[in-house]
Amino acid sequence: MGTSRRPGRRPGHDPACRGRGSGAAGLAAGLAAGLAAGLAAGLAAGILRAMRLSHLFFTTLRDDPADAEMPSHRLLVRAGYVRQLGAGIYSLLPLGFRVNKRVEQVIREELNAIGGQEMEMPVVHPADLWRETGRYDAIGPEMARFKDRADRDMVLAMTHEEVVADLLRDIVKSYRQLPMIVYHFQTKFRDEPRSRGGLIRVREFVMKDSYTCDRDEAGLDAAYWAHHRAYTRIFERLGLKAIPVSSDVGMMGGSLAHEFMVLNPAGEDELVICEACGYAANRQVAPTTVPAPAAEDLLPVGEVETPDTTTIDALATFLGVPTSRTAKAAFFVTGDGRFVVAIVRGDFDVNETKLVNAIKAVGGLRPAQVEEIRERGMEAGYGSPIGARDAVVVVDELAARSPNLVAGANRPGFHLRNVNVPRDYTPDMTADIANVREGDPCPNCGGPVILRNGIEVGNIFKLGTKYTKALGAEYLGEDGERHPIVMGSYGIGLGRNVACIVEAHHDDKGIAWPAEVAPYPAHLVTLGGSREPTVIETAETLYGAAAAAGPAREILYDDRDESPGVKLTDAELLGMPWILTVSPRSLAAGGVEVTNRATGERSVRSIDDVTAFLEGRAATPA
RNA sequence: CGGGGCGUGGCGCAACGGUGGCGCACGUGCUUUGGGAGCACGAGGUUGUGGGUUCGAAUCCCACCGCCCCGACCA
Repeated sequence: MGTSRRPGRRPGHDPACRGRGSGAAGLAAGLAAGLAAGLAAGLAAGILRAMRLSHLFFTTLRDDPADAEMPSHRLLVRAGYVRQLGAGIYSLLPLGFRVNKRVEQVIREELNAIGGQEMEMPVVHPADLWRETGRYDAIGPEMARFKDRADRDMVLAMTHEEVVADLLRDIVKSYRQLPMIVYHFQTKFRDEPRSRGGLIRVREFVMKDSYTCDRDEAGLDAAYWAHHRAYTRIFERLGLKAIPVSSDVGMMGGSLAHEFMVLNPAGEDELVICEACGYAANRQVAPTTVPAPAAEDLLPVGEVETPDTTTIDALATFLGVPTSRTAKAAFFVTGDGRFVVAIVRGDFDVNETKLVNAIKAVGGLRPAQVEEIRERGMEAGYGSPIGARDAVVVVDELAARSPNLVAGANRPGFHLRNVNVPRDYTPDMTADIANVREGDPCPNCGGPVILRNGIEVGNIFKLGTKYTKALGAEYLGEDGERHPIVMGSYGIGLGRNVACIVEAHHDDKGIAWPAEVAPYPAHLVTLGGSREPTVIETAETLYGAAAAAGPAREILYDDRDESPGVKLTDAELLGMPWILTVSPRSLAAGGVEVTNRATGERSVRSIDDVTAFLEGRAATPA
């Protein structure tokens, strides 16, 4: 173990530290045993200094790192838990590593409780496996690809459905082997176009991913909801207020999905939430249930000159009509080259996820170019489907039921009044493709919804048979027939959860870990030890008692020769649940000053009381 | 990939055409010890890289690399 207090290098400065995958998952199970062995060796050597701050591989920073904005990022760097190596790539220092392991252990316990079997699958995969399911071509540059020395195409794993399905086709023969749940903690690499927010969105990270394997839909349903319940318990234990929201199944395919979301202004997802009834959904899938306006007589179409009105606001202002009396046209091109015109009412925006799903757009959507629009007989800024050629026309349900709208004339500077569907143009499809707005009616109870940002801390997917069919993972049923295995897939990103825990558990002084995930249960501080030897003796005794009680009871011991201010502020920054202060003052008062980091409550407890806590005989020292 | 910002000791910053400094951190010694102590001495920098302009470049110009923020993107 390194004994330098000084990391002493810039990111990327030391080749020896470069490009390491975590390789951490395999250490998970062995951690406790390893620590125990290390402890024994330490005892034998009479050293026991690994948890002494004087030798801990870390450093605290007085100033916030300039590139950190979120509290979790700032504090985890300042307190010496993590260091950045590159964009979206972080090292976990010993303290951060321990927090990750605590989070991992919570997840492990809850997954084992629903019958999960822990295993480990590789980070490097042959590309051919991904070709079999079609994802080698379907997934873009976010998947890292390379060739091995024999010129074989390889990929870095973004996820492990392919490997699980590949194992299933080898191993599972009979319905008697199902159902089954496997999971692992493993490094994923996703070359995101943009990492951000410290540990919130990174490119390399450890994820817990589990996979359920069932005979049929009913089995999948049971496995899915078992995960739902396990996740609820996991996030509760982690100290996170995670709410399950309905979500898009996206590229994963499948029939049902939930994301567990923690509300945070920096979150990348928008959530539609009803505070009245508890309804919650990702905005990508939340249905629009705004009632259609009253029916009107359909008025004749009339062209009107509308100079410089390329935006809905300008148009509505110019004509003196509410935006809800206008039709907004948005132009897209699908990944496989189809041109799409999407019409929503002027007071709404197009929801691209809904649009993609409605038209089953292959390869997603991109905005169309002005020339492409013109080639189809339309005009950006003054567009409508009237006169459109070679275009898929999709109209939002609400827009279709709103009479006499102002729409583009496909001529610069002109619009058409009283456009009506289907009288004036024929859509290829009518679907809900509009974004829910704040204050719109809740799909469940009708009350007004609010919009909030959220960070996705976990997700659950009903995959169905997409991967098992592609790879031929079948079992022989009771009926003597072959059936594809029915899969589900479930993820939790560890680092992101750690960051979210800090987001939820910190104050202006630093981190305040929930006991369940704290790297150590307590932080022992000595003050005035150089002039009062009993201070050191007492602290050493307490530290020894904790160390002797086993790996789970190890505590941090600040044995540094620092001023009281440094030690106490560091203790608050690091955030162990209990700060134990031994000083001439505390000894005179009868023992050890015990501070609850989260609440700030202090009291003086006897050496015996504190020892009972350190040895695990009491739940708290206070 | 678009827009913006920034690269100077470990961290935070200054110097903006004329021999690179400050605070914190670090080392040694002394003093100090319940809220980021004091004094003294000291170590540490090819100013991201490459090219150009200039008598002279951290500073001006070009290119590249890297990082951050907004957007696009995103199981």
